[in-house]
Amino acid sequence: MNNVQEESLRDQKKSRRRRQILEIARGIIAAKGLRSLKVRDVAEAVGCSVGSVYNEFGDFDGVILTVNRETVQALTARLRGVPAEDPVRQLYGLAETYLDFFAGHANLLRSLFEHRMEDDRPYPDDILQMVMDAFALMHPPLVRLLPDADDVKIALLSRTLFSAVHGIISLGLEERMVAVPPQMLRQQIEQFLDVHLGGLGILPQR
Amino acid sequence: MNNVQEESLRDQKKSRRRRQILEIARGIIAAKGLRSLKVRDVAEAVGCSVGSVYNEFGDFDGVILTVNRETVQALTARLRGVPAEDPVRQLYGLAETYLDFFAGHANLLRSLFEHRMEDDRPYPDDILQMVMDAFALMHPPLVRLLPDADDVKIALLSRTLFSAVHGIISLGLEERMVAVPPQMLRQQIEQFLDVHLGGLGILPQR
DNA sequence: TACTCATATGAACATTGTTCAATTTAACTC
DNA sequence: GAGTTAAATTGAACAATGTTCATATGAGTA
Repeated sequence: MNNVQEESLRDQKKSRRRRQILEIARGIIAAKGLRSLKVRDVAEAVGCSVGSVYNEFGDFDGVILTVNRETVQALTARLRGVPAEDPVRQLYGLAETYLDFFAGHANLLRSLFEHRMEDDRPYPDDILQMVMDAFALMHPPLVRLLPDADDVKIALLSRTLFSAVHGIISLGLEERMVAVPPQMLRQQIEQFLDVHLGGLGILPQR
Repeated sequence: MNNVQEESLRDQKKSRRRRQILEIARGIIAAKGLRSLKVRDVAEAVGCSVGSVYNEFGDFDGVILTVNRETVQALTARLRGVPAEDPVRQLYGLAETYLDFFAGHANLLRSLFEHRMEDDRPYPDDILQMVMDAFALMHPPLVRLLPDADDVKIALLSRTLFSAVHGIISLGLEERMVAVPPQMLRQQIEQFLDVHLGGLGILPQR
């Protein structure tokens, strides 16, 4: 039995293939939507059998969920990169970053928010938790801007704001529905924040 | 050749079966979600062959789209029923009515907003138009409340508000994600409108 | 090298949307 | 009412796709 830090040839191939499968699957979802993702297409593109996909991920939902997990991780990383010096600018930055990410990866985000499990199996807890964590990123700047509000109020407000922005973006980018051009969407979101922060007694100062 | 207003036995059976198919399909979507809708289940429940479903609706998307069409019609009817005397009350009423409808028919609304067509066939224009019309229901009360704003601004604002409320509700009711209890959601939406209308210079006066 | 067992394979199966040749039946004619 | 016709209905067969599992392969080990 070898030591922990050593990686056998087996493990190398395994993790290499695992990465390949995810890369191909993500590419297909991003390009043609979740509905166009097929086990056989993935297996062929990777150069392995369909059985290997199942060995690696258990079932096809496993592939999708892993892609979704990485999507929310990437989103959160981007959101964490928004400068936090000025809380007002941070709020605008969070919304605009979300818009950029959504516009650039619309199908990946739709996969995250719209995918339903087979039967009624529960959605993995860690993904839910990560989405909640992303929601909570508006919390700190709001606390700074509304020092007198209690924590529960702020938590509710941050979820409300995030959901509202999500709604504006996701419907706005729904090309089959309304198809607002991204540049106009940006303006729409800025105005939304102007008004809403104004309503909270926070002067935009942009 | 008979006259127009007469309905042949054939047509009676046809339209009766058409209604049955839609009823069953809507029931399945409402109860177990769009993913659980199967042609064979519908055919068996209606008591006809799968071929008849295809004769009537062309393909399975046709059934789904017809259910969706009736969903948005029902929603619009409910929204039109909101009293229009007081424009502020009307805005709150529209949001709350949307919440009630969404809470009562979550799977049907998800089918409306999340269903993707096979291949990349376009979504039927009339459904899109009806969704846009529903969006526009906030337009008249906003015009009354902001008589100095130009029409384009109002149109944008009404779409923004509708999308924001939609986001708060659809994510709030997403049981796998956050699962805000409906009563709390109602409060959340009222507060959201309080703040946002306040930011627009409209005093809540509820 | 020989042996062992984890992994990979892909043919076979299960489910589900779709088609269409054969059958049934309403509508019409006499 | 019997016969004719055209349209609707049927369901077996097909196609696409997720899933399984007996078998083959090959990495690890002595």
